[in-house]
Amino acid sequence: MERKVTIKDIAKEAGVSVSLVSFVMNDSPDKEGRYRYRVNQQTRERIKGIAERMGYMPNTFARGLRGGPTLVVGAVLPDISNPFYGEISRRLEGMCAERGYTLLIGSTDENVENMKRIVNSFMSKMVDGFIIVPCEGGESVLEDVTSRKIPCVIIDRRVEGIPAPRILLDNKAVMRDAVSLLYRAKGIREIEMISYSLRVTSIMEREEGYLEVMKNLGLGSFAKVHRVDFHDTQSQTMDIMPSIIQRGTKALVFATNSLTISAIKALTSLGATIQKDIFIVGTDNSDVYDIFRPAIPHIEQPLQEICEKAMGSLFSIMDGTAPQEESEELVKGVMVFPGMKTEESLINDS
Amino acid sequence: MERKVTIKDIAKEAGVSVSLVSFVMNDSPDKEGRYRYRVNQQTRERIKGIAERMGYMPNTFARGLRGGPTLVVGAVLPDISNPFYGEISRRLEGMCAERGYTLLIGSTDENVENMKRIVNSFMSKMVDGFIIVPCEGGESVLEDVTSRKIPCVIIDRRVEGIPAPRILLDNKAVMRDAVSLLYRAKGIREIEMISYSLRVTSIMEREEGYLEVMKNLGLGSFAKVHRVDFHDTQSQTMDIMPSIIQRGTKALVFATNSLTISAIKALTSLGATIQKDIFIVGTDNSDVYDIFRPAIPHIEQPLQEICEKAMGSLFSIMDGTAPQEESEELVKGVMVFPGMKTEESLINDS
DNA sequence: CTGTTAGCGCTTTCAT
DNA sequence: ATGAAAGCGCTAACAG
Repeated sequence: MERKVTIKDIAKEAGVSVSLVSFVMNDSPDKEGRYRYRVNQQTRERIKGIAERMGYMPNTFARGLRGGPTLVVGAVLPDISNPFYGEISRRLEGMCAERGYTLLIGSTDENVENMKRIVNSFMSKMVDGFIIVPCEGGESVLEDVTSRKIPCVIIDRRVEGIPAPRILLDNKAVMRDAVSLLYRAKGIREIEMISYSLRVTSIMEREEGYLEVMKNLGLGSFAKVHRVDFHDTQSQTMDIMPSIIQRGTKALVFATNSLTISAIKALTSLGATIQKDIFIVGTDNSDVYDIFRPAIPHIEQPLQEICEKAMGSLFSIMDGTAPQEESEELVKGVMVFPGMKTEESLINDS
Repeated sequence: MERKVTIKDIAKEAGVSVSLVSFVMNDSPDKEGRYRYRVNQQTRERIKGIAERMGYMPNTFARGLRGGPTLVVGAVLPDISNPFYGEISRRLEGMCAERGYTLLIGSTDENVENMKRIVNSFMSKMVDGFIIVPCEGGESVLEDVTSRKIPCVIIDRRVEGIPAPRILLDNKAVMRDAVSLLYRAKGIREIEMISYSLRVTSIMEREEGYLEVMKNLGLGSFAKVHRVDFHDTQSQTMDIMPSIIQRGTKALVFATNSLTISAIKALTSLGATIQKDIFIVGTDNSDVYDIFRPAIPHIEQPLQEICEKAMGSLFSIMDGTAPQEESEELVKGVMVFPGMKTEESLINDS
């Protein structure tokens, strides 16, 4: 591979002007075989041949500078090292690759300043669109993006008043299912919840869902939500656990998978036997749920569906098929009983 | 925040020329406080202030077009959804952010074609440097990168003859430690290994390490390496497990964490009691090791150290402090006994 | 159908 | 110490 070949080299080689080459190169035979630019069929072929032979690769920067599409989309997530978001990234990356796009990933660590920094950095790289999991207080950053007319889809957390589609999990239903399972299957009433102090809608809705269902089941007096700090999950979970046990709590539900895992660690290290001394229903996805014995029932997020819907919307907006406007789509969590076929088998099993 | 602010806007605001602004913006107080460009100290401050206030972000494309640094580094990893590489990405991203760089991440899925596609895509985006976990058969892709004089650091897998530093785990030692632990602590001789058919050095060295230590301990006749396919880990692990159990195997060691986890799933679903019917020592890092009861001793990779060394080398090469040449650095795995203080306590415990 | 040309935002040489 | 101006490669009016 030699030095870079530009559109100019091709033009010279073909004895035509650069614009003609540019036309040919950009011209996707837009549906129904119609070309946007009228170029002589022969010239077109000839230029394409030469470009091919010379190994022409359009320069991303020149394109980007002109304001053209960069074929890059940015994903702004809380934390790529969290397997949950790792899964999401991977799927988004795959869907992007299928269409020739590259995915840029940034981790906010639930911090608005980081979010702002990342979004700015991505915008200065002219990403064609964004997939964003907004963090607490991230409204202004989202406004910034949409006011610049940059295509954007929000996932995982509801932020209203932003002209962007959002794909969310039906979080209330998640907790409703978790609590109902414990109550119906085991008759447990002393069900408490461990959550984050983080005020993002996914968390808040899960808390609300928990409180609602507890009340509806007539267990309002047992309801209690414990909140721990996002950056100190393990040790704070450990701290609150003894009092939870002492109070005679019989079951726990959780706002996220990381909390579930921290709680499992805390409980086992305190010598409590899970699904006996204390029942738990896990939230989201984790290897741990399958491996732990007895396996831990949990409510998974339909990641593939979320990613497909999000990227689908984003691509539609980017190619002008859909308008950039506020909309909301809820997807349902799925109750999973690892290694079992039905809820009944779980109930009889443990 | 308004529309994009350019160098021009700042120039107008400050009542100076664009060149002056450019000088100020690019001018790092090159070692010993000397500035490359002579700009009035006051003007400099003033311009910096204005740029700051207006939220100026240099346009990557204009820079890239000129051939300047793009402040982007590309990480080419096997799979971002694997928590192990997720952790690595996160750290790399953090280290990049500290210096104003952005990290581009691509997942090869252990496929050379993907690797080639990603590397090409990153090169056409003019990344300033690469961190690469090469996949099987990826030598030519690495050559392509280094022959273009693009700074590059290889991690996790040894590829010789490429003018790039590599940071590797001492894989043989990992297996040596794992096997020795089983033999010394429990007197177990029937130790087998589950590995991948993937022929990358990390895997191969772990197999070699296992075979060597088995031989050295006089257990050569018990040594057996099972290989499963990377893309079908869980089911193939499940397939081979019954025969492993039947043969009277007393302990298992693994080439990676994903294999360890698959094996744990397989064993428990077959009703075997881990650390009783079959002992295992885990490889790499995972939440599962801490949570499983009894906790699973394992050998962690010093991820922080690996990432620091890799990014350190890369930045040195990028800023010209270090030459781009072949070198190798080995880092040591760390044996971890979750929830216990010493190896002794493990031995007495289980 | 094809060519000319004006930038996109930035760096950098050469004047002043 | 500062400014003017020439491009980097490409796209898209606008003219033929």
